[in-house]
Amino acid sequence: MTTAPRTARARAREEITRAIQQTARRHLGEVGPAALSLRAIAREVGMVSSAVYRYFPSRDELLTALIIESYDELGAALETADSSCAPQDAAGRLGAYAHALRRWAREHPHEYALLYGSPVPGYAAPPTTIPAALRVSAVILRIAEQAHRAGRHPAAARPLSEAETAGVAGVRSALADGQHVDDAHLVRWLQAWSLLFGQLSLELFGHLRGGILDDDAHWAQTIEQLQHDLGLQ
Amino acid sequence: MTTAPRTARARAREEITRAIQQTARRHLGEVGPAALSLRAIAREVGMVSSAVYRYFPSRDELLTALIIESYDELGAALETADSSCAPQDAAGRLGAYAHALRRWAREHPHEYALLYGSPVPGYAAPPTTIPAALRVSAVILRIAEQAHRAGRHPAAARPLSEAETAGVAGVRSALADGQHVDDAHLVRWLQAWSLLFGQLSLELFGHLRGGILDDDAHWAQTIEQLQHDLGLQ
DNA sequence: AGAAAGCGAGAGCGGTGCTCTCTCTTCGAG
DNA sequence: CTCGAAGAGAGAGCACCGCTCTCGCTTTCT
Repeated sequence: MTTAPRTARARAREEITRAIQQTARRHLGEVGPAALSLRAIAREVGMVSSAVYRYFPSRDELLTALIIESYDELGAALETADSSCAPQDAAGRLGAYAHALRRWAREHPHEYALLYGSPVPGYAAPPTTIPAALRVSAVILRIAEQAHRAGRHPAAARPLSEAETAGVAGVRSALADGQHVDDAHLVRWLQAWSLLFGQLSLELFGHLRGGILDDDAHWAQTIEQLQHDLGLQ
Repeated sequence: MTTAPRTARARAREEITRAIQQTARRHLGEVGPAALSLRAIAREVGMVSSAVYRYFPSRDELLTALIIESYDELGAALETADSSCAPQDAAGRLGAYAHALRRWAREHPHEYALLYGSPVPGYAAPPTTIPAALRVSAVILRIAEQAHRAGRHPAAARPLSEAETAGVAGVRSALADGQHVDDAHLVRWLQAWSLLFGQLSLELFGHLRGGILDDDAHWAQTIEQLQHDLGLQ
């Protein structure tokens, strides 16, 4: 684990790579993923466009780096929010999660769109992004685990079909070691998660405009509803 | 209301406009909105790119036409599904709505992404698209109205905050004339709608991959849960 | 010290949206 | 019926894009 690069060249490479990614990140936040131009980034960093290819083999690779960075940033924000609550306060933690999620998304709409909006045209997210993406869902899974451990169970969870019981195995195996959440409850938590992202996307992408006049109130209302549906208060 | 165009020129214009839009629609389905190329469309229609500008003043205008067309197609699919159920069968109608929505989205992923994914870069959907977009939500609102009329009310709907009561006015006013749904119930229906779009987007955009192994079962499970939460069965 | 690898610049390819000009056709009013 | 206006297509061109390739120069490794 050599933290300091050996040669001057390696040191320069790290620095320039960072500069490119940093500039790219700024552009991403300003113009969005689809309009992100490698040439414009190169121009700002102060080199010719072809030189950038020494650092990122393609625009998509650069995009991948930005995706991972964004996932990590969002994940960190969620973790911070979560850990600011008492571990037993599942309702508070869910609220903090939802609040932090929406806050980050509204502060970084382009990044949110990159992560959870439609995929960019020819781009397929490589497996490298998966761990970073899981960080976001891991936080809410831990809240679900804690709530389950504390005997706080979703109300009116419908019994699962056989296929659904089998299908939810992927999520089940993502639980922390030694943790268990009833499948039917897990599915309700998943639906809560889907609702959060769904409502947030509808809001950010403008589909609630005209219908919902107070997005803050609507979000708070949904959190409150979820806290009850999940049996947290 | 002249259905037949007067002159040969007007007739040709209509026909060519239709041909361009039709080809654009095909391309949209194949390569997605961001990769949609006006030049490629022109090439296939058999004219030079600059000529297309006689018919659509910009690529965005063409995109707008495609958005409206897609909304209309989705709306029609939902209406057809809805009307294939007995009007009193609110649970069946909700199921049909959800089923048709997912079916259409999976058959037209690029169109779905165009409508409900992240907005394309510099593009802002003009107000022209709003009526078409409302067609999609109108269908489920009618189901909510009918359910409410029949005394089928969502279970455990949380009381609304003052702000939320005021904020939901936009949706309230979208109800059909003479119809009424309690605000708190309306919000639950809205959340159901958000959940449907949220879960569908997560599925289509690949965020459930690895976690949910059987998307069909998961969708069916969510529908069943919603039917109960909304008090439909 | 010399070979090898890394790196930046520049030119270039094929693509994009869009504009402008030129020519030809069609239309409608006198 | 004529003639000017308007509509339509083609082509060239502008500024941009992602990406490739070559050519020198520098750093590194052997």
